[in-house]
Amino acid sequence: MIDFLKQNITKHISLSDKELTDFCSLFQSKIIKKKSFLLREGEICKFEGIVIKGLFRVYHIDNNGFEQVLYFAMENWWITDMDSFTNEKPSHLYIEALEDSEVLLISKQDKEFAYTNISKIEKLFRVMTQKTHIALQRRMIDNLSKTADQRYAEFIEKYPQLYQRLTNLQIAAYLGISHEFLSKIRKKIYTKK
Amino acid sequence: MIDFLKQNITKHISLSDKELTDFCSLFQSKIIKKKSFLLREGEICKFEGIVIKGLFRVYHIDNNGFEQVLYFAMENWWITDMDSFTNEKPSHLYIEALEDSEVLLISKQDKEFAYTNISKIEKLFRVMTQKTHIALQRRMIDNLSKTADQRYAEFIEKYPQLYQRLTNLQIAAYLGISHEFLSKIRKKIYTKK
DNA sequence: TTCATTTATTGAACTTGTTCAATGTTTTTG
DNA sequence: CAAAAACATTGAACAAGTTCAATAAATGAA
Repeated sequence: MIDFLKQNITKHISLSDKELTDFCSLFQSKIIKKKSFLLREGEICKFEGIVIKGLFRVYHIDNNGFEQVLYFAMENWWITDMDSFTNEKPSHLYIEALEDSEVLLISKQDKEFAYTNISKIEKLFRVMTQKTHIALQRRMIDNLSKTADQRYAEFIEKYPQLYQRLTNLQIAAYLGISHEFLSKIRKKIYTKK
Repeated sequence: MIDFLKQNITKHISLSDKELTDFCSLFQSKIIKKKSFLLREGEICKFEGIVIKGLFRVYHIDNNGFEQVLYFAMENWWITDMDSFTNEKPSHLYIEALEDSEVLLISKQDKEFAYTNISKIEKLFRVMTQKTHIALQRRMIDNLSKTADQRYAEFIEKYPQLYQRLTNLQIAAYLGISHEFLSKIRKKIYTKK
């Protein structure tokens, strides 16, 4: 389980065995049942974590009661509300387990400890944040320039494993369209080809 | 000019005088005339920089020839194509000066030097990248949940200084709508109130 | 200052996506 | 296993946003 975390970290940067072990010892395991929440709107996000098993959706509910999915996180993905966590202010997001899940979490305090006492940890999160930012920039441009049809096709192509584990409702909330319209897109795809 | 950079940095983290001076000495000034480019699609982005004077638009041209603005950058904003710069691969973006401008730039090599030799620089960019990521997450949710009317109103409210220096064409490309539709939104606002 | 170019406005026809309501299908849960 | 709940599909009417074309206004360069 900790090995899982170690493997993930060494994908981003290289650390000595001691650094790696010291850092990983700061994480604690948590089991989350399907349909329960790691975070709800209004709470201050006190953790950052990595998914060991299962699947989460990170979403926002707007004034009209509609849900927008900011991202999904399955095995090997990191989860937090970066805004709430870093600025210690109430979150606008919900983080919900879509399957029975397990995560490894680190508290704000322990992360600060790691920043000051394990020299490479700044680099680790600098690099990881850059990667997620680059991915979000791409998604932003796609959302500005592409039709829902294209975005759906590309979502399936890019995340085939995710696609199988999600309902159309959830995918629609990620693409920013109604689930009825997604249903019509699917019909077009499967009858035309 | 370097003081400008120093001030900007100390807004994010605190550094010793020596660290600050060492780091800032790695930057070089560059003057960019209105309508000329800091970066074009296909080039590898070899710099990261801060705007001292003037205004830039960072945009992408899609397959249909339409421009999407990823962001604008005026005085005190940082500019780069993070994807191209960090991964050293051809950019999909254009960075164009919208006014006669001046920037301070650091090369990839010098930035790497700073990461390894000036201990606080990792933190600086970790913190800065977090902030831009948080801002982009907010924009992503706004784009998914709000109408063009709302997004335009909020853009004006949030960036009044920017609004005055941009054409409606450029604002439309940022909001992800046609400039004709933006014109109709503006009419509605100014006749109704 | 003038001519050319870019920017902004407007209307009409069109496309994309929403909303609502009805119906069928699948999944959960007692 | 049965009933309830959640999910998916479909159609019709509607709203949001685009496209194209024409015209006016503002800006820039000689």
